[in-house]
Amino acid sequence: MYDVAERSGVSIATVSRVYRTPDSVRAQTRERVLEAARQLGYVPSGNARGLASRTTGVLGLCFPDMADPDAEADAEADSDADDAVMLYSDQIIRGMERAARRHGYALLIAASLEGGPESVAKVAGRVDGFAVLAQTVPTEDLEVISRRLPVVMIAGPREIDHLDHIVVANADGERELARHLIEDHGLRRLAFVGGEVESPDAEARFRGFREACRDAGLPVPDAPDLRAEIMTQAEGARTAEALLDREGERPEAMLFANDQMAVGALRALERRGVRVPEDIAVTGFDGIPLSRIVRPSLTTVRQPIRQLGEQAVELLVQRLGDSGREPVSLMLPVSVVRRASCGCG
Amino acid sequence: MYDVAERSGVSIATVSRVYRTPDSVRAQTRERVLEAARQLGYVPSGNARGLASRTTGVLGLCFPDMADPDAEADAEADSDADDAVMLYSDQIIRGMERAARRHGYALLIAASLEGGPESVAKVAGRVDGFAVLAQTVPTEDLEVISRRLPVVMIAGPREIDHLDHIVVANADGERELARHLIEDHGLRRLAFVGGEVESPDAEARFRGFREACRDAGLPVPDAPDLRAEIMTQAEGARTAEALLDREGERPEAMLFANDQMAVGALRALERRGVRVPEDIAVTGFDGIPLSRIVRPSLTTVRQPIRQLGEQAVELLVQRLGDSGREPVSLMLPVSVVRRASCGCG
DNA sequence: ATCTAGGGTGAATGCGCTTTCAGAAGAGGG
DNA sequence: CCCTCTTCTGAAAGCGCATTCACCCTAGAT
Repeated sequence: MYDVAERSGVSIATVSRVYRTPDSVRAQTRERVLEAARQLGYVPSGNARGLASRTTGVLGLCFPDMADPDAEADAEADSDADDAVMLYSDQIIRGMERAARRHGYALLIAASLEGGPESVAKVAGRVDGFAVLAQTVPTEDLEVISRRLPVVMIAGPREIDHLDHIVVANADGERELARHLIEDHGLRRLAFVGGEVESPDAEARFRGFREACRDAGLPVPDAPDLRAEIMTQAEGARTAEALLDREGERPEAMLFANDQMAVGALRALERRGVRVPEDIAVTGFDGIPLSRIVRPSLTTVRQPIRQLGEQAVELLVQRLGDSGREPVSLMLPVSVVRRASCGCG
Repeated sequence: MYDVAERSGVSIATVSRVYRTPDSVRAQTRERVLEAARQLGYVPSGNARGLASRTTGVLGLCFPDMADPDAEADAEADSDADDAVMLYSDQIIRGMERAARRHGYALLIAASLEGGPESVAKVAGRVDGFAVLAQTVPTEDLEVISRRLPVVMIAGPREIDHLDHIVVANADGERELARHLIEDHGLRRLAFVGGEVESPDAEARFRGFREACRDAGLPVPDAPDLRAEIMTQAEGARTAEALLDREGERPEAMLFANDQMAVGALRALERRGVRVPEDIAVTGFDGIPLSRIVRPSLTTVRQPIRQLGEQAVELLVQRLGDSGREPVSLMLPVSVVRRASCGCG
């Protein structure tokens, strides 16, 4: 910059103005400066600019390091599709990028876990605000960082209550799904397969299930009929068989806390010669690509993942504009996707 | 940082050392500093650090702003799949992110075109090096920027020869594909539908086609039988019909410069009652998800898009380590995917 | 007890830019 | 021709950190 100033015979202040407020510099001078910059191959230092202006024009995203479970399962189911299938984080990235672009921000993405707290601080120090996927960053780190810049938490429980927070309507979705099975298909004996107790998503879905039971006047269970530990296809298969083998009447429907398990269940039921949906209805949750492809196609609840990312950016931008705003907790609506596995296909 | 230093009774130099070279500070002192940092909610400024150390630990990617044509077409064909399908840029991002993470870098992504040269400079000023997708950034801007930091060009022609450059083996792929049709299926009358003259990819594919003709002793065309202007499904359908309606013998195979057009052709041929592959073989190029789903499934050439991103990062990292290295031009291998539309399914 | 290392720490400088705050240069008006 | 009002430009003070260099202190050596 000093070189550019010297070469064009002005001061560095003027060079700065040429880039920041072009109109405040006489056209002639401006041209001289730009020409010099071109000749010298001048690239303004974002760091210096950021330092001086205390703003970066960048938003960040921290997402989990681990390969997404969805991905593994999809690849396993159809390795050809590996490259074609969007992961949860891919969709969030896409949503955030779109929204960030609209607001003139760039997006800095970093998977965490790897570098420990260092990597979080790394992005935190370089952005005006950022979003974290649940369970990506230790709560205590977030606690510290969020005192300094806007942070929005995506999905998961609201661990820090002064943070903006976005979730999808897990309970609403599952309730609506169960209601559909009960009212529209006339099913009465529903079994719910949950996830780990620590999974707030799975728990919220179970809550929705209970609400639907209560609304329909059916017995309201205290806990899921079964729990899977890791919500995979294998666990789905295992729990499905366990339900079949249980004493008493066979359930008319199995509701799984996510699509992975439901798909696993579908396969297990096929092996056992149990027809879906004739003998039993099966549902999932998430709306992963695989849910469309399996036979029978899976009735599920679709999450608006991309919107999650877009909303995150909106919240960040809002808060950057008004840091006094009350922290909000957004709940995004989901939609039941009726397919073959409940008898709608 | 000054606050942290004061609170923990040390100088800012020591605070800095705590973060940069923890071992050079006595454990006791270090703990004091970290505790103070925690209490104060200290977040090191990436900007200041970058300024002082002249390095950011961030790599960048500039990609086109426009919605990817693939995406539109897919959405059009199956709107349900909209969220599930990865775009070209999504895959590049994924590849780069993975590789960047391995090397300890974060990734800054920004769609260009929108902000004009400003947005390019924005990322350029904030990263240690970056990749651009072809036709994203004006050559002259690249010329200037690449004098200051490593830039690698992904796909497209090599406009600046001192830049690292990565392409896929378009010609090889198409040659192999044509060879397959000729040798394995015994086809002789092949028609090639190209794209715009300015599309280096389409041109390279045509070159491969010519090579296969030459190798097989068939007549070698000077130009594609037809050219599409925008390589869409609609154009694919149009050109397919034009080929059918042409004087003389009907071709035994139609090779399209990309999958989009081939899919359009498939539909047009079906409407015309021409059976694929019995009456005519059809092939595409790219390996987009849609190519698997259409009936008959499309024989095509798959590009290793994710590797494109990974390799870009590798090249950047290499160059950051040794700025004197000769510029390289990498060509990534592609693979022919034999499906139903050529008679292999 | 004196000297010598050497680890641990502090003072000071600069990274490249933004941003007041003034001052200089034109443009009119009296 | 002098004075005031704009418009444009320059000087200088940081922004928050890394880093050199010098210094101090404590151990071990003599």
